Amino acid sequence: MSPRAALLPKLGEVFRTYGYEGASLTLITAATGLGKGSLYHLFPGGKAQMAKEVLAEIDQWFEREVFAPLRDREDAKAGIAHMFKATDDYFRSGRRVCLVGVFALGAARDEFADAVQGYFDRWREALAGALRRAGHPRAEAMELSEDILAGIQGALVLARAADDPKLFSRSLTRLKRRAASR
Amino acid sequence: MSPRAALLPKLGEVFRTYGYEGASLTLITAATGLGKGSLYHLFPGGKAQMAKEVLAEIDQWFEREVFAPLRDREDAKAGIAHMFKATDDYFRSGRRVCLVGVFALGAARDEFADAVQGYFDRWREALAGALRRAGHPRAEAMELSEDILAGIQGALVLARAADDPKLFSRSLTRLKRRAASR
DNA sequence: GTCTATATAGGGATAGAC
DNA sequence: GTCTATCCCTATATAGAC
Repeated sequence: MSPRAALLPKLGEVFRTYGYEGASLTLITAATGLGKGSLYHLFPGGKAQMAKEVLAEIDQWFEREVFAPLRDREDAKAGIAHMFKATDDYFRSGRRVCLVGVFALGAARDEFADAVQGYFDRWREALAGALRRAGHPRAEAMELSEDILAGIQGALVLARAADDPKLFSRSLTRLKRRAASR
Repeated sequence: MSPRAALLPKLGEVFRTYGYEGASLTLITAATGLGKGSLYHLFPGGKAQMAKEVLAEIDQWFEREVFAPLRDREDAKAGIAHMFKATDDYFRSGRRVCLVGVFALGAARDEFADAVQGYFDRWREALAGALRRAGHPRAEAMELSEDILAGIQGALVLARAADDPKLFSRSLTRLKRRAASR
């Protein structure tokens, strides 16, 4: 494992918790145990490069654990079930927010527009395809995929607002049910 | 209208756009046309006080335009319809994100926990009551109120991520339909 | 009540020793 | 590859003239 690969999850947690603007190099050095010199040696582009690589790593994780199963599994329903499980794991059952969502809402969205847009877009598209293959009519699969993604993001917002992870679990359960309703 | 009251909406837009950490006094002076001296004269508590008062003003607006109608309208369905209309207006049909949601996701949540928690909580409670009176069974009204709030917040995230306000309008239409389905 | 000037701290980023 | 020291800029906040 390259030193950089070991670093990305720690960087991710800082950006996730404090947002792009709030993630100061001081916080980053504390979280990683590396001095600024080392950080700039590894990421000459500074904070922007760190964020880009974190986003890319998240994208890869979802591509492997979520999007690909949705697209490729013979059994579409199993792919969808796998998505819900992976989503619950990734967001720690509501104790963790979505870094891409945090970036999407803030001013950083524009600087990282491609990554932000691509993440949700490919998720939605893969999900819509699976729903379609699981028996939902085309138009309904499109709508439902939007509802499910929005439901997940919204539940993360509400769970963090209320400081109540269970809210996320409850929402996820109902979304699962809607996905299966056919 | 007090000078302070005229200021709050402008402050709100800065916090909404840049988040609490990202909303620098330089951006705030640009948006308000006031120098730092004037700002500290009006808000001795600095940024934190500005944010608190902005949150309070938003809370008042929703209390008047959304929560009260949900609670008090004789015709519960009319109250719900009014909520959707006011919500669409407030978020400019998806071109504006939710400041409380932005705060909820970030590190500022803890400093403004009461305002953030109260906003969603009272919204959800008022909506659940109206759904109940509109004919939804108690348990279902509770769940549906959570789904609708999460749907709204999530749609705002996705609409901004995709830079496509229509996504918000579509979602809102479907949420309206679910609220009416009984 | 508004401004300019200033104080002090922390921001991101770089240089160079080791 | 990591650190410390340092640069320059912007941050929040204050003081005091007008």
